[in-house]
Amino acid sequence: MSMRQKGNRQRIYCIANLIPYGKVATYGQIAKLAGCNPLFVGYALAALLDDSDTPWHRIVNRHGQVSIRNDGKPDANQRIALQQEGVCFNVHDRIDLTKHRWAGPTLDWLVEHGFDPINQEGDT
DNA sequence: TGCGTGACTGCCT
DNA sequence: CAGGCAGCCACGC
Repeated sequence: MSMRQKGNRQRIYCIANLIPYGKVATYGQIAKLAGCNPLFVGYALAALLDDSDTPWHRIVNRHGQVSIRNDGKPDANQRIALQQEGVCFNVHDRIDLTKHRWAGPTLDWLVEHGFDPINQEGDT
Protein backbone atom coordinates (compact mmCIF):
# COMPACT_ATOMS: atom_id res chain seq x y z
CA MET A 1 0.00 0.00 0.00
CA SER A 2 1.18 3.42 -0.75
CA MET A 3 -0.43 4.49 2.49
CA ARG A 4 2.27 3.05 4.57
CA GLN A 5 3.09 6.57 5.60
CA LYS A 6 2.85 7.01 9.31
CA GLY A 7 1.39 10.44 8.86
CA ASN A 8 -2.34 10.72 9.27
CA ARG A 9 -2.45 13.28 6.52
CA GLN A 10 -1.83 10.70 3.85
CA ARG A 11 -4.74 8.76 5.25
CA ILE A 12 -6.95 11.80 5.28
CA TYR A 13 -6.18 12.50 1.65
CA CYS A 14 -6.83 8.92 0.72
CA ILE A 15 -10.25 8.94 2.36
CA ALA A 16 -11.11 12.35 0.93
CA ASN A 17 -10.40 10.99 -2.53
CA LEU A 18 -13.20 8.50 -2.02
CA ILE A 19 -15.92 11.10 -1.64
CA PRO A 20 -18.11 10.64 -4.72
CA TYR A 21 -19.41 13.34 -7.00
CA GLY A 22 -22.36 15.23 -5.53
CA LYS A 23 -21.65 14.06 -2.00
CA VAL A 24 -20.10 15.81 0.97
CA ALA A 25 -18.38 14.64 4.14
CA THR A 26 -17.68 16.35 7.44
CA TYR A 27 -14.32 16.84 9.11
CA GLY A 28 -15.37 14.66 11.98
CA GLN A 29 -16.42 11.93 9.61
CA ILE A 30 -13.08 11.91 7.85
CA ALA A 31 -11.28 12.21 11.16
CA LYS A 32 -12.94 9.19 12.59
CA LEU A 33 -12.19 7.17 9.50
CA ALA A 34 -8.58 8.28 9.57
CA GLY A 35 -8.36 7.67 13.29
CA CYS A 36 -7.30 11.18 14.19
CA ASN A 37 -8.79 14.38 15.55
CA PRO A 38 -10.98 16.49 13.26
CA LEU A 39 -8.53 19.28 13.81
CA PHE A 40 -5.89 17.43 11.85
CA VAL A 41 -8.29 16.97 8.98
CA GLY A 42 -8.58 20.71 8.67
CA TYR A 43 -4.85 21.06 8.98
CA ALA A 44 -4.26 18.46 6.33
CA LEU A 45 -6.72 19.96 3.89
CA ALA A 46 -5.28 23.38 4.48
CA ALA A 47 -2.00 22.11 3.14
CA LEU A 48 -3.60 20.90 -0.07
CA LEU A 49 -3.04 22.82 -3.23
CA ASP A 50 -5.84 24.00 -5.47
CA ASP A 51 -4.59 21.77 -8.23
CA SER A 52 -4.70 18.77 -5.96
CA ASP A 53 -6.65 15.74 -7.11
CA THR A 54 -8.28 15.58 -3.72
CA PRO A 55 -11.89 16.84 -3.74
CA TRP A 56 -11.35 18.97 -0.66
CA HIS A 57 -14.34 21.11 -1.60
CA ARG A 58 -16.60 18.18 -0.70
CA ILE A 59 -15.56 18.43 2.92
CA VAL A 60 -17.55 20.80 5.08
CA ASN A 61 -17.95 21.39 8.79
CA ARG A 62 -20.51 19.66 10.93
CA HIS A 63 -22.96 22.51 10.43
CA GLY A 64 -23.05 21.73 6.74
CA GLN A 65 -21.41 25.02 5.98
CA VAL A 66 -18.37 25.78 3.89
CA SER A 67 -15.24 25.96 5.98
CA ILE A 68 -13.92 29.33 6.96
CA ARG A 69 -10.29 29.95 6.11
CA ASN A 70 -7.77 32.20 7.73
CA ASP A 71 -9.01 34.85 5.34
CA GLY A 72 -11.93 35.23 7.72
CA LYS A 73 -14.46 34.11 5.16
CA PRO A 74 -15.50 30.87 3.47
CA ASP A 75 -14.12 29.94 0.09
CA ALA A 76 -16.84 30.96 -2.35
CA ASN A 77 -15.26 28.72 -4.95
CA GLN A 78 -15.96 25.75 -2.74
CA ARG A 79 -19.63 26.54 -2.59
CA ILE A 80 -19.78 27.04 -6.34
CA ALA A 81 -18.04 23.75 -6.95
CA LEU A 82 -20.55 21.97 -4.75
CA GLN A 83 -23.51 23.61 -6.41
CA GLN A 84 -22.17 22.52 -9.77
CA GLU A 85 -22.25 18.98 -8.44
CA GLY A 86 -25.90 19.32 -7.52
CA VAL A 87 -25.44 20.07 -3.86
CA CYS A 88 -28.12 22.47 -2.64
CA PHE A 89 -27.65 25.10 0.04
CA ASN A 90 -30.39 26.07 2.46
CA VAL A 91 -31.49 29.57 3.30
CA HIS A 92 -28.92 29.59 6.07
CA ASP A 93 -26.15 28.75 3.57
CA ARG A 94 -26.12 25.24 4.87
CA ILE A 95 -26.04 21.90 3.09
CA ASP A 96 -28.67 19.35 3.97
CA LEU A 97 -26.31 16.71 5.26
CA THR A 98 -29.18 14.27 5.64
CA LYS A 99 -29.42 14.24 1.85
CA HIS A 100 -25.92 14.96 0.63
CA ARG A 101 -23.79 13.39 3.33
CA TRP A 102 -21.42 10.71 2.12
CA ALA A 103 -22.18 7.33 3.67
CA GLY A 104 -18.47 6.59 3.89
CA PRO A 105 -16.29 3.92 2.30
CA THR A 106 -17.28 0.29 2.30
CA LEU A 107 -16.05 -2.01 5.00
CA ASP A 108 -14.16 -3.92 2.34
CA TRP A 109 -12.31 -0.78 1.38
CA LEU A 110 -11.32 -0.14 4.96
CA VAL A 111 -9.95 -3.63 5.34
CA GLU A 112 -8.33 -3.52 1.93
CA HIS A 113 -6.42 -0.40 2.85
CA GLY A 114 -5.47 -1.48 6.32
CA PHE A 115 -7.86 0.78 8.19
CA ASP A 116 -9.31 -0.24 11.50
CA PRO A 117 -12.97 -1.20 10.97
CA ILE A 118 -13.44 -1.46 14.71
CA ASN A 119 -12.95 2.24 14.91
CA GLN A 120 -16.00 2.77 12.79
CA GLU A 121 -19.55 2.89 14.05
CA GLY A 122 -20.67 -0.47 12.91
CA ASP A 123 -23.46 -0.49 15.46
CA THR A 124 -26.89 -1.69 14.51
C1' DT B 1 17.20 21.99 14.89
C1' DG B 2 12.92 24.01 17.24
C1' DC B 3 8.58 26.54 17.41
C1' DG B 4 4.27 28.29 15.52
C1' DT B 5 0.70 27.88 12.33
C1' DG B 6 -3.42 25.59 10.33
C1' DA B 7 -10.20 24.31 6.72
C1' DC B 8 -12.78 21.43 13.60
C1' DT B 9 -15.39 18.80 16.96
C1' DG B 10 -17.30 17.16 21.42
C1' DC B 11 -17.87 17.53 26.31
C1' DC B 12 -18.30 20.20 30.49
C1' DT B 13 -19.95 24.20 33.24
C1' DC C 1 -29.33 26.62 26.05
C1' DA C 2 -24.68 28.71 24.90
C1' DG C 3 -19.74 29.49 25.36
C1' DG C 4 -15.04 27.88 26.32
C1' DC C 5 -11.35 24.49 26.48
C1' DA C 6 -8.55 20.53 25.04
C1' DG C 7 -6.82 17.40 21.43
C1' DC C 8 -1.57 16.76 19.15
C1' DC C 9 0.34 15.90 13.09
C1' DA C 10 3.16 17.92 9.39
C1' DC C 11 5.53 21.69 7.13
C1' DG C 12 8.08 26.19 6.68
C1' DC C 13 11.45 29.58 8.23
